[in-house]
Amino acid sequence: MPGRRGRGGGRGRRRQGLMGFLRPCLLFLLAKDDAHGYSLLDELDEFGIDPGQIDPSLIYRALRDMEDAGWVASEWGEESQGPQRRVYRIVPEGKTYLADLMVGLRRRRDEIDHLLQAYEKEVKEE
Amino acid sequence: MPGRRGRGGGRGRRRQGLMGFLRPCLLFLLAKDDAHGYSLLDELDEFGIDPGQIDPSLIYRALRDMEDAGWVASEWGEESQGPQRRVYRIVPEGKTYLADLMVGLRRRRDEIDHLLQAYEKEVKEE
DNA sequence: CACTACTATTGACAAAATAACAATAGACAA
DNA sequence: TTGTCTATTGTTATTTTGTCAATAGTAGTG
Repeated sequence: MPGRRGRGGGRGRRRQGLMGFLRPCLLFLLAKDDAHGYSLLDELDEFGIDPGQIDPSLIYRALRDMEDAGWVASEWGEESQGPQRRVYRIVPEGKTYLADLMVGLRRRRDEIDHLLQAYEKEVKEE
Repeated sequence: MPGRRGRGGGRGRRRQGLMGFLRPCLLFLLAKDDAHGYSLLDELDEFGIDPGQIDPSLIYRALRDMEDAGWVASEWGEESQGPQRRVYRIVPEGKTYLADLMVGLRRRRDEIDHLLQAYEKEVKEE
């Protein structure tokens, strides 16, 4: 049997706003500690993103985009067991941007909350 | 001076997850009462979507998509002051789907909440 | 030592979603 | 009869996404 994220087995389940949530998650994880793509993949589990369902290339692309934007930096890590790892770390601009993202997420959460409550109150039990 | 949503003035401010939120909002509003596109545009104000910032065509497309999907139905309304209005109403399948959307939104809100709290706790004041 | 499996990253491409813009059209006021 | 406002539809370009393939090093197995 192949590994947990099999090339053949993992057909994606069309999650709607994934990337808009993935980026803040990655930046948050990097704010806690430097990391490379594959380890981040596993850590995303905490945020309800199943590492087996998501294609790793999404994470690598997100990381490269963030590097282009100047929020993170990377370098080849110390050689360890497997193949070379590109280790990412957050830079000061990234921390500022992360704080901005959190402001946006807070507003988003409040908007969703407003809709949920309006629904419960005005539609659900009619 | 032209109307509040001017063709020339309202250059869009790139809101990230708009459509994923717009659809549930529209369906919720239609669950409360039948309506046509332009009136829905104004009602979106309640959910933090500025009617002046959003291009009306987004709403019409969302409505037509939802009609194709079988969640709403439409017909030409009684003639009133202006041009003909297409009046939308929700159908039973739409109510079911709306309930599903709410389940998804609730999960989304919880995920955002989790990230926000982790950020407050583990990053903000380091 | 050939073979396979696993970790890790990158690249290319097709499909879908989105924003912006243009066109149409009725009604009414000047 | 021209201009303006409400209302809807259609077209197009761009961006965003998801998927798949390619590469590469290392470790374990027989």
